[in-house]
Amino acid sequence: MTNTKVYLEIVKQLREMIAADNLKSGDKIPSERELSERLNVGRSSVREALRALELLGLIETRRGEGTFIRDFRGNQLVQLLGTFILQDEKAKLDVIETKNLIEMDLLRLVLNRADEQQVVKLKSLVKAKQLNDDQFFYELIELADNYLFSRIWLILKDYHHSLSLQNEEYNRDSYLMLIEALIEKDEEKTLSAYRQLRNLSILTDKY
Amino acid sequence: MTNTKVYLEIVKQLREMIAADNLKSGDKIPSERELSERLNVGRSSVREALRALELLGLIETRRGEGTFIRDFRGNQLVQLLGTFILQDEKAKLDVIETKNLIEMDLLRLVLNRADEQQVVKLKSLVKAKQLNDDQFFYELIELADNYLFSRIWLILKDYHHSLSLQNEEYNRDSYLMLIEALIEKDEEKTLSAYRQLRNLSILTDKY
DNA sequence: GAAGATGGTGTGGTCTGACCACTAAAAAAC
DNA sequence: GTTTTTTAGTGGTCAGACCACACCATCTTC
Repeated sequence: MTNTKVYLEIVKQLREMIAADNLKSGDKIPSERELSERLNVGRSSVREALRALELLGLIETRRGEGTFIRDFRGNQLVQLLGTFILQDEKAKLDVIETKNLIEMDLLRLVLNRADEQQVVKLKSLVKAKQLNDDQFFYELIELADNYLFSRIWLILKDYHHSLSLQNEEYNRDSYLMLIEALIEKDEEKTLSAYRQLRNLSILTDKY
Repeated sequence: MTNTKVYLEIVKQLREMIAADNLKSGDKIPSERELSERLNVGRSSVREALRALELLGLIETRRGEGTFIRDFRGNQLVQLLGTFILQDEKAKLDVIETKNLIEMDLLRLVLNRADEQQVVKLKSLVKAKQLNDDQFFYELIELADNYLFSRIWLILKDYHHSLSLQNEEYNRDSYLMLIEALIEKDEEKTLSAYRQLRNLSILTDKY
């Protein structure tokens, strides 16, 4: 009879409800018991739907308080998928390559978008204290001003971590050289500095 | 007491179980009742974990049969996230920008990786019948030989679709020009052709 | 009056037991 | 040997019962 699983129907209803009431991040949604009554389904079915949305990072539940729409930034979904997806060696190479490509795009965005002042600020930050590689690029990301792109990079960073490669340590000068090129707004020089930082062949036969 | 929610613990256990037994796509996992017993939790908690994984597209349940590990390719997860994430205008711009950047990377990969023969084959395909934009880039993706990157593009493509922009129709000549540049292995010319195809400013102030 | 203690109410978190619908394999009937 | 029937196992759903926790109005104490 009921071919469509109830919990999926509830997910759908919730989406519509959210859209209809124009609920936004941080808003509260009806309680499990109320949803159960309103939709004429068991509370456990409601919970199954909510747990699914929770694991997706779309909602947040707080005991004693309620269920809230979440700010999707930082979905832990990634870790989950990561451990499932990364299996063979080829996939690992793909991760590295993709991360490098994305980071170069990031640099291009920064080149076209960030004003000199911001980059100079980053420069003094690098000089002041030792940032690790992730921290450095995290700083850069914000200058790129593209949230979706940032998300993708964060995902790749996590993937990359889960590869648990030898912890390559890059020296500070490489970063400073990169920053210099950014300040000069010289794309070629910037990418060249990046390749050097990552020890990539300039011939780009392998990014 | 139990700060960690039980269903999350179950998700974790399941992952370990899958890893330990080296279960692969299509394999069956223990029944809900068995998991409930083995992990000393209620069946409803097990179900919450399973429903979450199901919505993620990681498992598949068939009534009367059991629960199976799924092939993640083609996860419907994307549509879900899409409708939730794409809200404000800035996010839309980010999607467009990111998609363009990714596609340019794709072209770079193809430049460095695909042999002329493959590109020529694509050329005759374009000449033979009208491909729409997605189909064209889908063909290109395969030449790039990076599965992770392909996945990212596919997601972006879906996001892009859900923006429901006016259905821009590009003319065939633009594609042919792009292909010519690829055959010549001329990066600058290739990217230039791409920008023209997408009506992007050559000055790259906005990719 | 102000600060702290108390208890009520509503919320999510979990478990249990009971059905139902369905599938596949075993058993029975032919 | 083939077909039909039964049966055991599985996911799907519901209802009810507690628990743990957060919030707030109320009461107590100083």
